[in-house]
Amino acid sequence: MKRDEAGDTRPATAETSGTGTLGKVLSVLETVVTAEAPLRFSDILALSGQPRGTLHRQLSHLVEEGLLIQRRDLCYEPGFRLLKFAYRAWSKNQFRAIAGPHLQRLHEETGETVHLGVLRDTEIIYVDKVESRQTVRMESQIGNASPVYCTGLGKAALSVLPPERLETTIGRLAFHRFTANTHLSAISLKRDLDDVRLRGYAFDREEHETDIRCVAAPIHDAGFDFVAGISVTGPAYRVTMEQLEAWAGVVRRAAIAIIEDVQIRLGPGH
Amino acid sequence: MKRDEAGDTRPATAETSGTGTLGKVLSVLETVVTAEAPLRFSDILALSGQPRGTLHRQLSHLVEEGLLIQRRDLCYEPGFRLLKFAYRAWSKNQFRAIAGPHLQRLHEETGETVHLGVLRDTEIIYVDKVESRQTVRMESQIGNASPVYCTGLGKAALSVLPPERLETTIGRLAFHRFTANTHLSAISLKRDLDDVRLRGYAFDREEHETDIRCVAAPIHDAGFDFVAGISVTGPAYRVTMEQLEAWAGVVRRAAIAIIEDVQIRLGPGH
DNA sequence: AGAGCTTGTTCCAAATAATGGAACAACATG
DNA sequence: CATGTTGTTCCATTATTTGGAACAAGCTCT
Repeated sequence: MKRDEAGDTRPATAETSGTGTLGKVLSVLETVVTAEAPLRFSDILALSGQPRGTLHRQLSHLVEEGLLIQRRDLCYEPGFRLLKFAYRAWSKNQFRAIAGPHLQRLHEETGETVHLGVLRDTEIIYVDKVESRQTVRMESQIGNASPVYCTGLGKAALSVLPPERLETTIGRLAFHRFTANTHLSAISLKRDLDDVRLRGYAFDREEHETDIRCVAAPIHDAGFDFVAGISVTGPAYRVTMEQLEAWAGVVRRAAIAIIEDVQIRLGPGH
Repeated sequence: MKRDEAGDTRPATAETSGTGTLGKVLSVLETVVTAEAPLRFSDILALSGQPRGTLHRQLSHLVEEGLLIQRRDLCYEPGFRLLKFAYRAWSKNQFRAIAGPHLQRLHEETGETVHLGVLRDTEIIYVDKVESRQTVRMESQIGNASPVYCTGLGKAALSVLPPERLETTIGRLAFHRFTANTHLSAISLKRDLDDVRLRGYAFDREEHETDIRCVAAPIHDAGFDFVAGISVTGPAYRVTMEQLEAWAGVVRRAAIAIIEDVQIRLGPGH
């Protein structure tokens, strides 16, 4: 089996790759879906590092299943079946439904945008949002994924991970400078996380986007299998660090309220 | 290989199932995702008809890949990674972006809700929506899938399919009565489609939901590989059949405008 | 509590599908 | 028209999936 040379720091100890064929195909799908522009066969070939024949079959299968579309100019695009899957995933999600009223309340208390995000691998996936101007639609970031190391939600989530899982997660991070304040090393990030753990809430000091600050608190189930977060975000000119400090309490209380609500409504262990 | 007894009217001529392992796994994923309530292992076992060992591994892989989540009570739920895929699929979609202004204009002309939907297998997947009250969020149906045979968009899309593909599509339909007006047979549906083809637009005469009517027109690329539709929908008390007739022209013109716009912006063949 | 039932998990030889190199075809490009 | 690039097909080899059966963990009912 071929191994990616770049960024693969995993121990070489008999990693069966876990999910077999599915994992490989999803990796191809993710490549196409997360690409900035539609990709041609050769582009994907270069990015995936798979042999031509193999990749060709994988793409054919993905197209046949509706997860990708092949346009007439041979470019591959995400397929509409992905929307169907997500619609169900979102509209029936109980966690989101339970958290909803708490987001709303937090928005009313602060007047700024409130986010609900879930930790998945090394990213935070935005699951819900309440914001002032009701121009919100699906662009609203729902489904958008941001790195854990430069977002309030991400750091809040990391702060409650069991040590071992935290290590493996941080080990997989590929640090990338988004702003002057972005953490660029595991050491720097871990120092920040120590503070977060003590306080119970995390800040984003313009680490992902300039002029955007946020304060976030972690949400988790009993076994820390499920880790998420809630945050209040605003523009730096309006939201000072003092303001964020002042909101930290309500954010944290909202997070705790959600944890309790989930336990009551979905039974112990959640 | 086992075959579903119910609703499987496909010819038994050497169907290699096409997408191999991926198809089987996605079929399991779809079962879980489209279920009304979270399913336990045995529920899925019964629905999928796969052997225990096989299904167990498939589910493990899906969970490991983040497409499913297994809760503490052993129920399976759609995973949040699905949201990430869809976010990209939606936000980068060029067809949607091109059609957007036309939907907006159609909404301004009619004052009622406008939908954009894409044909995928035997379903219409809603891709965009413009409606009066700006309470729209992701609940807005984006990603929702409805059967082709009882929606205006579905019938509009079917009406432009090449005869052969129309036959296979209709052959796969499992008719289900949603209202008193729902088509329940291929014959009845085909008769309707003949009318649609003559007029160039389709009606939904409360065939999917009581008190909901709609008029829709087809959109397609040069080779009919990509088939979609645009529609105006409203409550029966406000939107009479005469009103729909009156709007048919603008709807059809909007559809044609989108077809032209796509050809210009994405090049010939689209 | 214990017997009997259901439900979830693990194991492994056999069957099957994925792999990947190489040859082929279709397009561009100079 | 020659040449490089890009997309597609083929097939023996290899690895993964398959699925039966045995095992373990929960329930339920007397």
